[in-house]
Amino acid sequence: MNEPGFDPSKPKYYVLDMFPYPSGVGLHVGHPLGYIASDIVARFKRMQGFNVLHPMGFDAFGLPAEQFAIETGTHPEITTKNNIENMRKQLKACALSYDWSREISTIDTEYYKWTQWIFLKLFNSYFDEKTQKAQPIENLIQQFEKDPSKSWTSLSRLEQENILSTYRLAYMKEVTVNWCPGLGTVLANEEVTNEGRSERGNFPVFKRPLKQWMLRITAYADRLIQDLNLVDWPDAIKQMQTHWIGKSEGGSVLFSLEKNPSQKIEVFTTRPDTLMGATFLALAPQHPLVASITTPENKKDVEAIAHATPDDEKKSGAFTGAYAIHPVTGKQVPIWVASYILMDYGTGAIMAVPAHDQRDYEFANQYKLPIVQVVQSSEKVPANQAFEGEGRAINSDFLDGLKTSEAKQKMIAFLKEKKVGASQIQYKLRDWLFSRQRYWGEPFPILHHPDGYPVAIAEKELPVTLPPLKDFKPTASDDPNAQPQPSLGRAEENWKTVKKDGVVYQRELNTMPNWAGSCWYYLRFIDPRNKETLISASEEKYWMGKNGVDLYIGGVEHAVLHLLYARFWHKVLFDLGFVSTNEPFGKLFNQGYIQAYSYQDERGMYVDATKIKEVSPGKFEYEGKPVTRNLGKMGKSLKNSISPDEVIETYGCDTFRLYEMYLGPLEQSKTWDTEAIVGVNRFLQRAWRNLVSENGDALLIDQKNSEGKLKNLLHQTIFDVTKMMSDMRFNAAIAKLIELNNELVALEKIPSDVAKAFVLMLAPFAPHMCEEIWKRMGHTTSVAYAPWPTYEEAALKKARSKS
RNA sequence: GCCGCUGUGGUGGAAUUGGCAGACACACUAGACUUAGGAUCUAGCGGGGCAACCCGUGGGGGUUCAAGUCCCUCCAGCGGCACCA
Repeated sequence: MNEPGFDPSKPKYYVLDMFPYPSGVGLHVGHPLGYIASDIVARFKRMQGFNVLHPMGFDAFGLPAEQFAIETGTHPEITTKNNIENMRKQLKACALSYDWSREISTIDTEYYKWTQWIFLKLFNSYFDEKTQKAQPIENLIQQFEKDPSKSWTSLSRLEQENILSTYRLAYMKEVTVNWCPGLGTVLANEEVTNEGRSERGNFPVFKRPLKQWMLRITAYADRLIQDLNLVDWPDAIKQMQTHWIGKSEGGSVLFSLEKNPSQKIEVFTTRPDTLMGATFLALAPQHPLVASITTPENKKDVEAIAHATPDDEKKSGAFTGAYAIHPVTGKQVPIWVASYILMDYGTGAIMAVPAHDQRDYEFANQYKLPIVQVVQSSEKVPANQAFEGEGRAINSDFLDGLKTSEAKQKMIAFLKEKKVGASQIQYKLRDWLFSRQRYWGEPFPILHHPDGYPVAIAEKELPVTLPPLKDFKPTASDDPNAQPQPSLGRAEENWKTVKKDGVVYQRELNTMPNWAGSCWYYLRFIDPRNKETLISASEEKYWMGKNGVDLYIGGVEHAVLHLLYARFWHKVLFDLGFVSTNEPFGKLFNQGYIQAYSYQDERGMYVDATKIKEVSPGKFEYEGKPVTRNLGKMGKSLKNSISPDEVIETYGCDTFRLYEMYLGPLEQSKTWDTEAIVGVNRFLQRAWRNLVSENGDALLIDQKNSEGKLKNLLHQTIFDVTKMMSDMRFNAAIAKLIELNNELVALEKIPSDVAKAFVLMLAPFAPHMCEEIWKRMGHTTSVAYAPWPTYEEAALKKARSKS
């Protein structure tokens, strides 16, 4: 709280960009779009009298940085340092008013010390169902010790730890993971594309069971949905997160096996009211019961289903030969294995109600299984379709005549009473797979006891520094069955083993994913050099305030990744009392992308986009040969990348900033068109010539324009621009300023109040030029902290009545 | 398939409370200044018509004194999810 212009009596405003990962190729003109926008907001808010926190840093651990290092054959320590330096230079050239004294990088030991510290908090906490909050794990241990039925103290340490690992927010478990042999590491669900490939590098990803570190984000599923109501975020993002978490309410039902009634199959359903229409059970091919219940004569068919490729469009299935007992009717229900049942949702088993579920319907038709209608529809149901809507129960014994919602409740109550079911909430969200087998990440602050349980490293022993490794490359292969080999396995023996009290511990060799550092960096910016704590309580309270980060600007690609992870960590820190807000980012704004045309010749090779001639509308040529045009991302490989350096070199940073904002609405994607830059450049030159004479003096009449049309126009413009700035409609605001300037062109000399207001309004967009004019107008303090102009209601009314 | 967003001149876009559609800019056209112009300035620039005027915001329908804006429906484009029981 000691930067220039800081005044404790003023309100705070925290405006933050999603910090970049320092890629090797440097910035293209698309990258600074959001940074320019946030800078304009920061400058606007400063002029409006806020204490503004506007920091920048670098997300330098993780796959992108490591892949770049591998490609160039240089150690990531060197490449990331160079890339950061280059990127910082490029950002500074854009006149972004960051407080560089707060710069942080996720790879600094002083930073990732605290990332590890938070991990320890996760490891040493559990989610208390009663309070719906994270609590220290000691509380749970105390409960266990007091509970005689647990006979806690008689358990071995390993047994205790195995129980605790089912509670800890960070825990190890053998789970089906996304294994990417091409990258030599496992990946989170969020990092795998629909096509089953890695988001980074587009390598194939395979499912296989592996013991990995997990974070219990599912414990927070409900709060992560509920608290979206508290934040001012785009609906699209809120909806994406809600869908990703995927809450469904329904019930669980237990079916006993006919041959062995003590053994049960549990299913989850959102429609317990249709239980009477369940004509068969369907299990996922990987369901643990499949092998044991399948009769010898059906074994072959069932195994064939297990080996069917999961992306087979057609449904396939096989009868296991076994039957379950319907919990209400007591009738036989055949048990099938079906390719369309997913093992990792619900229990991996369903009750199939073909009359009222389209998938079950198709499956039943295919294998000639009975279809029993139990819900009457008031509308006509198309032939060959299941009726999935609501109606009145029929053929359902005690449910007959009830509306769907009532029937659901009654059936749940019945199941509960008979102890064969209960109401249940199911989520699509899975726990977060948190370990990677790569080198370039935060080491875990964890040791492994020879007895086979993990032990946390003491806080005062942090950080666990990343050991220097000459051969940092991952052990990649094409073999989906290759054993993962963490890069840290190649560290020196005296790093890998730790002797303590006569016990030889093995260090955890996995590293954290690149999301770890970005989960909490917005907190560290508030107190970046604190050696004692993560963040001082008073600084946190001041800068986070009520809304947390007041404005967070970044791309939409982080909707279910960074933005979900960071909210989760924040809530844990909130529960444990380290932060004072429930949500980290009060307002989120997604800027669009800047797109560019790329051109390919007849062989499909990309050609230099700057050397294209349009020979006729829609026909393009490169060196006399026809080429095809495509609109998309900018990139070096597409030969259409334009660097901000070259634009700034030619036109200056003011023009560059103004142009990026004038291109169109900030949230929309737009096409870069170098030709059109001259427009805003002309505007700035005209503005300069209007306000500054050839000998360098400000061209002003030293008096106010107290009467007339110009005054009304001025106040109307101030009103409009102020509103547009607040709504971040910068393109429209610039247009208003151009309009005002065009009016001023006709005047010999500009009244001082008009000139002053004009320069002040333009200053957030074109800080260099405005600072210069401001000085020539005789001001000795910076325009950056001058008060934003105000409008007079009277002049505004006059202007409105006239128009 | 489901959910969401978008659709306005040759181009980017403005019109954020239902109130003069096309602000502002690019491109283009004509002219001025000029040895020259890819500099600057002036004028024009949705379509039709000599004109008054008429038509016009993806298509069709509706509500309203008044619709780019609200409602219904269809079409196109973009984004997300996709056997989630």
